[in-house]
Amino acid sequence: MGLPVRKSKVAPPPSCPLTLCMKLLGGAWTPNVIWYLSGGPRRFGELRGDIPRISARVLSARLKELQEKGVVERTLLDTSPPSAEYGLTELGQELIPAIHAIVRVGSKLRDSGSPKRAARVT
Amino acid sequence: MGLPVRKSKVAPPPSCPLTLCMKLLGGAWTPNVIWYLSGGPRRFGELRGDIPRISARVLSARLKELQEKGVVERTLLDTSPPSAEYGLTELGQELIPAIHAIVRVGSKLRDSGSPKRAARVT
DNA sequence: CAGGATCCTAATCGATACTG
DNA sequence: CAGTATCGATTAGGATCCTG
Repeated sequence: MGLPVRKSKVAPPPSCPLTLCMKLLGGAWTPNVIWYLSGGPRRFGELRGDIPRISARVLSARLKELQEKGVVERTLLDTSPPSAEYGLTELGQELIPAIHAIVRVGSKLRDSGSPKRAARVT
Repeated sequence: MGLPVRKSKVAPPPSCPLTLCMKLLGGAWTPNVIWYLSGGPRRFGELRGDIPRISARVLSARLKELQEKGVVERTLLDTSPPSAEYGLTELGQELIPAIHAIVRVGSKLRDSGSPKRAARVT
């Protein structure tokens, strides 16, 4: 027989919140969408301009998800032609620190590690 | 013609770090793996016990990715039978605050949306 | 025990229409 | 302008089997 299996020194993660949040942030472009909404409400087309390579389908899907999670709210504008504005809810604002934390460590990831396969710069 | 397209109030995100880091954390189970490693070095089998539903293939793949990114280091133990221990590098430690930030906001997210397929509680 | 090799399925994304 | 619908290509992930 081999080594004894040690008991983990950390408590199990609150994996439901963790998984829940990662499911939210994990979708393609989601962090970017939230990033841009953090500057104030934006319309659909504006977001498409902010994130050039996103497809309408995905942007639409992400915004809908975020609404369902209560992170984003949609306001229909009474203009002609009608348009809609998306903004972060108070709950949504709380995601910002997490995104900043991710960006912060992300910027350190770049310089280290094995640069065997050059990371594609976006 | 419709509304004028406003200029974004936020600068473009450092999208390379953001994308880079999300690619890292986005993989299934990755945050959990890092969570458990944050308690100190763990062996392969121990991690499998920590995260019961993970498959060996995925755990292996994640650990390899994390090594390549310089976040995890592998130490071969001179035991019989030989086993290996994985631990966070200093760089890896820096991911922990981000994960905590994610967990924190995750616990506030309401588990809403379509409960068509019940979110499996882990 | 630690992990690689295969096969397969389900989810996801992009591109391209098309509607109100 | 603000989306929705459909399709095809890609891919991540699970299961299983196999080796050192």
